[in-house]
Amino acid sequence: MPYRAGPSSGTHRAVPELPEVEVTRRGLVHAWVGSTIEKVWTTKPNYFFATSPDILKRRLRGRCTTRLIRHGKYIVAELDDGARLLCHLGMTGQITARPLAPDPHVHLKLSVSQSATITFRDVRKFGKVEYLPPGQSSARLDRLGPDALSIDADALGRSLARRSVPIKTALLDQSVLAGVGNIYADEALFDARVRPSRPANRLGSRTITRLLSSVQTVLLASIEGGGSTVNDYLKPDGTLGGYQDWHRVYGKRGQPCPRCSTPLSHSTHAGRSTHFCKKCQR
DNA sequence: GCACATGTTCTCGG
DNA sequence: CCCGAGAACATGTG
Repeated sequence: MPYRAGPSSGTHRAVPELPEVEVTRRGLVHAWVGSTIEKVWTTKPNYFFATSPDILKRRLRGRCTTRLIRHGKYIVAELDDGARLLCHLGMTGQITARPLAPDPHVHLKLSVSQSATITFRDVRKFGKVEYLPPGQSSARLDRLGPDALSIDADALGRSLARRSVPIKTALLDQSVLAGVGNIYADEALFDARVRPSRPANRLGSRTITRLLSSVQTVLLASIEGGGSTVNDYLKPDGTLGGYQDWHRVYGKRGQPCPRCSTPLSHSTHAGRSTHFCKKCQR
């Protein structure tokens, strides 16, 4: 069935990792930053909200958003009274400034002007929206390590030196570096020719430098390509736009390695599926 | 009808 | 404290 009804039009498909979150953030800046929240609409209280809908409504109305920043997979809206609104997209979260058709998966709407509404949609409700009063810290944010795009190799090396877990597991650990998820971890390890099972604290500094370079190259390339953003209504045949083109190993078990043609291997780390080439990743 | 996919957080052992 | 395994969360897809 090629046709997809309204709500999924122009929304993100793949699980949001750093690039998808960054593309989302950039797409929201124009409508959201500098405008005042006039109306707040939420669904009934449920686990989607780390802060109760009542508090969200009371505290957000009348506030102007001064900055929209990203740390790892979090989008943080800074408000003019010093409060912050923390947004995590979880597995299927989407935030858009475009009008959406009525949809049971929309949980929060912020009217920021007569013409624009910031809409939070999340089918699985693994996403989170949390209100932080002025000056209040967030356990969620405090747990995060440096953002994957800004950490340097020395800092990463110091962090990895304390961990004997497989490097794949360490890359997924948001307290080591924030923003890398399962897909980009596999892609970066492949790019750097590092075997996912290698203990993190056994990587030499040159390898760490190479790996971090691969992580950042892959993330930046994906941001440039629009992340995994797919306009379903433009690609109703299931083609996932630019993102699939960046895939070299993820989801390709058994297929030939793009470098050496050896069939790609598969394993599990931290409960996540891992794809790698056992010949060119050492 | 059941396995699978995913990020985060938690528990239970070793 | 460190680590891994596994579960829970929700639900669409195959």
